[in-house]
Amino acid sequence: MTAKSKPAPIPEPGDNDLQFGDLDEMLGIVLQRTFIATARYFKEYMGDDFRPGFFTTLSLIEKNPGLTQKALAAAIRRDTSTLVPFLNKLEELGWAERRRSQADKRAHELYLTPAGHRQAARFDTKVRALEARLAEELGSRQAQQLRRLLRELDDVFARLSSQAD
Amino acid sequence: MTAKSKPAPIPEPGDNDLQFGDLDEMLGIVLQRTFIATARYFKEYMGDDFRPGFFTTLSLIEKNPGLTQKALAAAIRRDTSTLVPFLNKLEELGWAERRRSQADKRAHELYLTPAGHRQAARFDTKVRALEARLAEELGSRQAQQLRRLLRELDDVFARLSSQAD
DNA sequence: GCCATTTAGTTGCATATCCATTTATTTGTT
DNA sequence: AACAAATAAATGGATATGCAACTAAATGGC
Repeated sequence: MTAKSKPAPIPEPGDNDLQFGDLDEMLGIVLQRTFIATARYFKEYMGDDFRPGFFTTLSLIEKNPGLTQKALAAAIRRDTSTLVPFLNKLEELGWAERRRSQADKRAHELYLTPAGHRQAARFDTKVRALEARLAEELGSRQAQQLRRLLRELDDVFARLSSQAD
Repeated sequence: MTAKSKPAPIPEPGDNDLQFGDLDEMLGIVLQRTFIATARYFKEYMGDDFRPGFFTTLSLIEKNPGLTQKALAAAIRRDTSTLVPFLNKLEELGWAERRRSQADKRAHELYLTPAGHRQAARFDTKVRALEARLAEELGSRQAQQLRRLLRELDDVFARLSSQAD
């Protein structure tokens, strides 16, 4: 690049229209941008006192009653220590509860309360509506393709990490 | 696998193989999972004292010397207040500096130091190598497709947000 | 030219996250 | 059975992030 033609417009970008160079062509960058946009819109869409993790966590506890904090952490890919204040909040809201496992007294089993089940159903409806909207806007064929490619990229990182070369 | 048909294996997921239901089919969920995997691998790949934002920020300041904190924040899609401690760190490392704008004495113009330029070049080489690796693992055709679809999804959210209905 | 409004950056506060350490309990080895 | 090693959850400390409030400076209306 930088042949001659234009002698460089002299950026001088005090404000807008920045030069991104090939940052825009990098998969990691594009992924991050889109993830941020998604997380922001999702938060706005779900409403003010919604916290990230509410939907996924309630859904997972509902589908897997009695799962341990460790199992939950693995499922949502977060450190177990991250879950501690979050589960405190769920208990405080009366949506979930910890019960000491009889089989292993170190572990906690997680269960939804009746209110938790109701809440889970509400979130589910709302998230499904958004997913439907996205599939509509994007085209369901493309939405499917995007999911497939994201899973493949996820697999790539799993492979790269396990090698550790 | 013991028998045929299996009348519902009775989850009992004290540990592994949880039920995800159709969580796996949801674009938002898959996007989040892959983003987390990407961010983790990236951190591990870049090394211990690497912070998220180093690469993108140095790259943007290099390409747009004199840009303001506001412009940078918009470019990386973060709140301006997030930048404050981060830019303090860059100055402390001697990679970048703030200069009060003469045109607008509220604003700071951002520039790289010579050390910052060297660091930016190092990051650039390393990130490019990873990008190349990803394109190789995923197939460059698919990597391109993935970028395209991510940008389209990003556009969808831009559209949905601006409506605010 | 003056004052209200807007704007750039900062600070304070709350949440989210990970890592290292700690505590209670379990498991494995002898 | 006894004890060392491993493990589940919690705690403490650090970074990352956004929002609200604040300060200093610029802008616009009159």
